[in-house]
Amino acid sequence: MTPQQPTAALPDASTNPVQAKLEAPLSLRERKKLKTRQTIRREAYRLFSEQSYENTTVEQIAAAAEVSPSTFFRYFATKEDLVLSDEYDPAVIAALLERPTDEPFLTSCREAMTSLIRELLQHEREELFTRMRLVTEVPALRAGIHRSGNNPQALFLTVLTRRAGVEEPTYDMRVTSAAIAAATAEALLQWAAGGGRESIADLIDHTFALLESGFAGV
Amino acid sequence: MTPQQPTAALPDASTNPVQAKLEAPLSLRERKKLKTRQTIRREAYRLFSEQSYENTTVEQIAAAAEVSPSTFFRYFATKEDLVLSDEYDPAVIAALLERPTDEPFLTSCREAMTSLIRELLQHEREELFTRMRLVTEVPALRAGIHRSGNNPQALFLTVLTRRAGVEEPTYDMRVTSAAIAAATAEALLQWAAGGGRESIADLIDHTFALLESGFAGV
DNA sequence: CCATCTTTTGAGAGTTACTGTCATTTGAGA
DNA sequence: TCTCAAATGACAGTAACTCTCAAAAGATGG
Repeated sequence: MTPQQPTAALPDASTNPVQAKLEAPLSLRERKKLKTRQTIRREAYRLFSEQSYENTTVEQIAAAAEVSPSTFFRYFATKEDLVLSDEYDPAVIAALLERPTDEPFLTSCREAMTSLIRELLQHEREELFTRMRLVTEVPALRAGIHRSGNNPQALFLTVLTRRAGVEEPTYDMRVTSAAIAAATAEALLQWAAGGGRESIADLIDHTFALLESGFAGV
Repeated sequence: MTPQQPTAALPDASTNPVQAKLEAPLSLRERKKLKTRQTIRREAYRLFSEQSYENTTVEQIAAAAEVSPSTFFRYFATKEDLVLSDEYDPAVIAALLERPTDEPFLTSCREAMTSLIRELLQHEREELFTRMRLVTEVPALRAGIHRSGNNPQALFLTVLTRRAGVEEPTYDMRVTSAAIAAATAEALLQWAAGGGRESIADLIDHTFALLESGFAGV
């Protein structure tokens, strides 16, 4: 179900930019941690596909990954985090901050998101798809999008605030972030619901066009 | 903390339209159920204000309301539901369906929400405020907005679908509902965060103006 | 290579939200 | 007053977390 083979636990660093950044001088300790984290995730997804998310206990996942339940919770704060947490926030923030400051924020988001996701799809298409499908199908996860360490609204809000060069976000910034986050999530869900056949870039373009138009036509 | 006195457990039906609708021919059984539900909520909020949400167990709430824990869960599916569930969905749907079909959906929502909330504030201001403050302050609740039986996105989506006279909602409808729900939630949170001093109608007007403009200026 | 320090891990006990079952109680209706 | 259906309580059980502490393993300096 996941792309990795058991014997190739670590994705190839030379072809994966996200991984590459984290790899430079990595101590043994840190390599092991990374590996443990990936093993836990991989085993979890395998069990999910065999028995469903709800019917898989943390204890089973820990056993399959050959760690103690204590250790599981050191790597993932909650069971939901297995699916909902990712490591893309820094990349998203960087991409957003590279856009010109005078550009409308919606445009910045559209451009940053489409190019990032396009790149991501080349290396982690299967995993992203599996995740998003889980999210669409498991109610608990669907609701949990908004929780989860990396809450997309908070992410957009961070960038908006920094771009404006202010300390505290304004109300308009909060509303904007909330709406964009909700719309983006919807785009990803739609992509997964459609079996990954639709172009996600087109989907995002379309979604942001809808936001820009003030929801014209609906 | 809550507006009701212990001796006036039931809000006055003659002045409260929402209550009035539910009151016409109410059997003893149904009256008791309503009363139990209100007692549980009232005692829960009292304990929350004394000990915080997290430090209050369902067992304590049940004891304070003089029901068994089993009964608690028959009235509220989860502890979160104590705060996040409400009974306004039918009223919101009705108000939305009364708007002209050719009106932009955003306009319909703005009008329906402002008038409904204005009315609601007259009778349940304190309770609404307490709730929204809890939601802003308790992370678990804040995330839970999107879960909870009455999910605002689903509500808007229902109306949109029915208005269009189709069976299945389109993607644009889903995005629109998601964005409106997120923005509306943000308005309510802002209202509570501001101590209830800002006019919530103004807040909602402002929020929808932002949506209509395609987030101009941010 | 060894000794020491720090980080990571596992074991285990405890809490709490929630589920399911079954017998008892209580209001509804004839 | 009798009968039926709905509501309740008691109880046992599950699983996701949390906390604490001692053992294991990597880092570091000699």
